[in-house]
Amino acid sequence: MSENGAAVRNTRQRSAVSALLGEMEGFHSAQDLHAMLRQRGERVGLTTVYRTLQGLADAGEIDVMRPPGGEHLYRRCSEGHHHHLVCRACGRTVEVAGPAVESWADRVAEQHGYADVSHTLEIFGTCPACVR
Amino acid sequence: MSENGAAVRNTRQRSAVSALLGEMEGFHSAQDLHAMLRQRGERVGLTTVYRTLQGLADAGEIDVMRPPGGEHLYRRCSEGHHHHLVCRACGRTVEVAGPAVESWADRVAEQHGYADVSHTLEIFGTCPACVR
DNA sequence: GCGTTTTTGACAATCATTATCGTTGCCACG
DNA sequence: CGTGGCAACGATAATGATTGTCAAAAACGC
Repeated sequence: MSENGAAVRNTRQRSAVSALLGEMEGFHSAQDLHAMLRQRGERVGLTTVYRTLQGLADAGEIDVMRPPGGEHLYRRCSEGHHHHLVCRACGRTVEVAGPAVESWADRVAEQHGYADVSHTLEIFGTCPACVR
Repeated sequence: MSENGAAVRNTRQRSAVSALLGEMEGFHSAQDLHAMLRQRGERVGLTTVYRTLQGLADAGEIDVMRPPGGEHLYRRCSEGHHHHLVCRACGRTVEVAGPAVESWADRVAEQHGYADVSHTLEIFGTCPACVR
């Protein structure tokens, strides 16, 4: 029996995924990460990669982005809340913080009586290198 | 020869989809809309519904939202740029405008040299009726 | 070490969206 | 008014990422 159900175990696969994310720059899809782990010789199932990523996302350790195109992209981000400026062409990403936006969103939501507020914001553009 | 390549033809199906969206409140998935058209006796293919919605979205006549859950939701919105405050529980939606956010996003993007800027913003919360 | 419980992982299932491709109907021009 | 080109249509198949399943393996507490 026991009382708490939060028994998160420390497994080789979980470490591998987490470590890989630590070294990567930019966003990668679950399938990308799975392929990379395979190349390194890590034996990890695709299912596990998905589960691990979801777990990390729930724990707030990584960010998830759903670009128009279907695939979910994951990335280890600096902690705290922030948003992303993504290049349409090359995918280059810049983290941006917008305290003003945060408070604006909260304020608007509360004005309408909405509670437990969260939001998603992505900015898309063409980066300097790709403009030419 | 010719001047504009916008040879958009005026078809029964396009009108039907557009008209239906005009009467609907809130967001609906492509498959929803297709089912409703069928119920009305309109004979429209699912493929065409998707194509038409994409066309309308490109033309800026409707809004697309990609909620966590996979389905794309479409809605005829008041013209102009705005965002949505969506209830997690019941889906009730409020349109909100945030000029400050718009300009902030543009400014941030330009500071980083990004051109041709757009953005997506959704606010999620629990509406008053669902809080209890 | 031992038993319990979580986690893993191969595979199948799901399901929205997209591609295909022959057919249909709109539109413009003769 | 008739005709031809060309885009739109639509049924079906294909795609492809994500989720469910469940027996086997591994971790943790003792």
